[in-house]
Amino acid sequence: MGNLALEPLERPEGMTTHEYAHRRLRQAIMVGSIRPGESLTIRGIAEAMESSPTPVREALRRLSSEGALRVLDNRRIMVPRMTADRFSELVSLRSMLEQHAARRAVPHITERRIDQLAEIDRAQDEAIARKDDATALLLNQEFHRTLYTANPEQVIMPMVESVWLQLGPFLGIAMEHVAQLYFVDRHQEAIAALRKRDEDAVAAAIRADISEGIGGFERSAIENLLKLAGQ
Amino acid sequence: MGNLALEPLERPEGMTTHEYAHRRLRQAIMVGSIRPGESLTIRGIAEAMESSPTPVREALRRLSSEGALRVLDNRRIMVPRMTADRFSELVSLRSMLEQHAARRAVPHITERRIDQLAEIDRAQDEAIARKDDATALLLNQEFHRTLYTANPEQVIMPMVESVWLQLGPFLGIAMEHVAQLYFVDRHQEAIAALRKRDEDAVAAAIRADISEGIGGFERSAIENLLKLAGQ
DNA sequence: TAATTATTTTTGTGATCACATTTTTAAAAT
DNA sequence: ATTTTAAAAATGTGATCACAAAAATAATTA
Repeated sequence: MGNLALEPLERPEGMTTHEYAHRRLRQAIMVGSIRPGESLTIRGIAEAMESSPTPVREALRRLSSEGALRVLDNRRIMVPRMTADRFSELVSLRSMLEQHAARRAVPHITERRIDQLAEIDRAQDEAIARKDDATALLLNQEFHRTLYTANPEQVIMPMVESVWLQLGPFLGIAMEHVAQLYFVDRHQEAIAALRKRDEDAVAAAIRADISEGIGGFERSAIENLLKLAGQ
Repeated sequence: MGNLALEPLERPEGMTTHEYAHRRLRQAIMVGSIRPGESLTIRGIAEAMESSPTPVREALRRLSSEGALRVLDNRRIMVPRMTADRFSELVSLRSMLEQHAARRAVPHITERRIDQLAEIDRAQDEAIARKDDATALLLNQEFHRTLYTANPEQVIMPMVESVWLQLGPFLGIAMEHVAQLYFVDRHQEAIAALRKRDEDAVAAAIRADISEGIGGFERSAIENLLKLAGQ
């Protein structure tokens, strides 16, 4: 029933209701606060964020197009269940997508942007040091996003975000059941490669960052986590 | 105003209005019958398909999340303008995505599905022979889709479709200004590689199919086409 | 007690309306 | 004739309502 736990979120002036609903749901899914399998009701969400069905429905449509939600045959909407196989597909897709995004960004990178990346990485290290997983996760995303959007004609970012969104619920589960997330940092490697404008090295750093990061989960560990989470 | 040319489309029983609107607009964009830059109005579309704003808005939200439409600051909605740079990004992304999708499909391919692929390719050759570009284009898509969806846990297909959708308007322009589309057929090559379960060869065939097909446009040809189309 | 049927409630869907903003058209001024 | 200003029309947005389908609950039967 309408007991949906949605963390509050500041709403910038001028933001439409459906946009706000989209962002808030998106964040909730990304950090895994909506359990996969749990079904969402339009009215429930509308009530939880004090609006009405119309804008909420628009937000849900967008999220389903982004792969974050799945519409069942009976028109119920839910966060997709994770399986070990799907997880493996997502990680492999993420690695390929981001290597490509990184390569296509290299020709457009500026020293100014590399400095920005270094600053984000420093902030992330701080967050890791004080064991603030949530912030570290967010800064990690910002690092990758800042790199890929160096390419002004880039069309890949929405797809990268879609993969992040689909992996989100699993990360949420992992954070619940693992005492401390293990953070890999290949960012320094990436930055060094960027300064040399070495495409291959940049791609290799991104690849390592992903394969040793989220891609580092053993299949058996994944199955255990999913079982623990009642999936 | 409201003089939107939407080809009629059969509506299967049980299909919701927003779903129907989504499919119909999607097809119109895919074949390039909505000019980039032309702005769409919710009421205009609703009127054109004899429904109301609510479901049309949902369809538009989905299409904008799929990259087919762009929402401007003044909240106007339009088909994104194509540029030579964006085109190049899209083609390079398409090549990379589809090679990956093909590779991940190989382990799941069955002889039965390879036969299906051969049949689709045969039908496409027929369509090309009778100079039926529209049908050939559709069958080409079906060939690729049938290959990639052999992988049951595949999560990449929506992204492939998104790229097709974003390239659609350009194909529409090309079909208007070029007497006859030049079709490449590396499908036989792909089929042969599939029978041998040779991942590298399959990926190479897909790569060639794309780079010699839509990727074969010279940059100058693209710029000319876009200029001709008043972009 | 377990299974089946009937009733009630909940839910998704789409049309309509009101409001604010934007765009277009008409009128006036320079 | 060109620019400014004023009025009118069109447009995006979101709340509300009615309806049908689905789910949950209550009542009944085996």
